Amino acid sequence: MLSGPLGEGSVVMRLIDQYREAIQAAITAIPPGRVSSYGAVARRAGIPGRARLVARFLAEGGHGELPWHRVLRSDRRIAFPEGSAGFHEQVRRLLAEGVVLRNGRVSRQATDGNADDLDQALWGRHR
DNA sequence: GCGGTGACTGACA
DNA sequence: CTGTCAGCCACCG
Repeated sequence: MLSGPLGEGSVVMRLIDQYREAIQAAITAIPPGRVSSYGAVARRAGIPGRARLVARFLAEGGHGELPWHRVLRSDRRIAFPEGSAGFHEQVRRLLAEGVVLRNGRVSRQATDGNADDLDQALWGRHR
């Protein structure tokens, strides 16, 4: 019965609702003291190319224990505007984990090179 | 349906 | 190194 447009229960969700759990799991998978990017998180969540969706998810807030501070832009810079409250908060959390920051940018030594060879290839893991 | 917006990205100067 | 730009995707009024 796939011909029904919305189905009887009309389970119409926005993508962000549909992938919320996957995104959350992908972020949770980032080890303490390491970082990843919006694009990498999206890819792990099974939605490659949806980096902005990950950003939108985090922007919702209210995720509590989610290690959102380990998510950076592709150039390893903090996504918040420098000087903003969010920027400072993220810096504080990263420093608390021993992540080395230089001018708002995370040093490569903290780059998430996780267990996946694919991730290593894309991130170019090396101290 | 259209245009604006954003915790993005890659390429280029 | 920095700044600009076009492409990008989903949400919103």
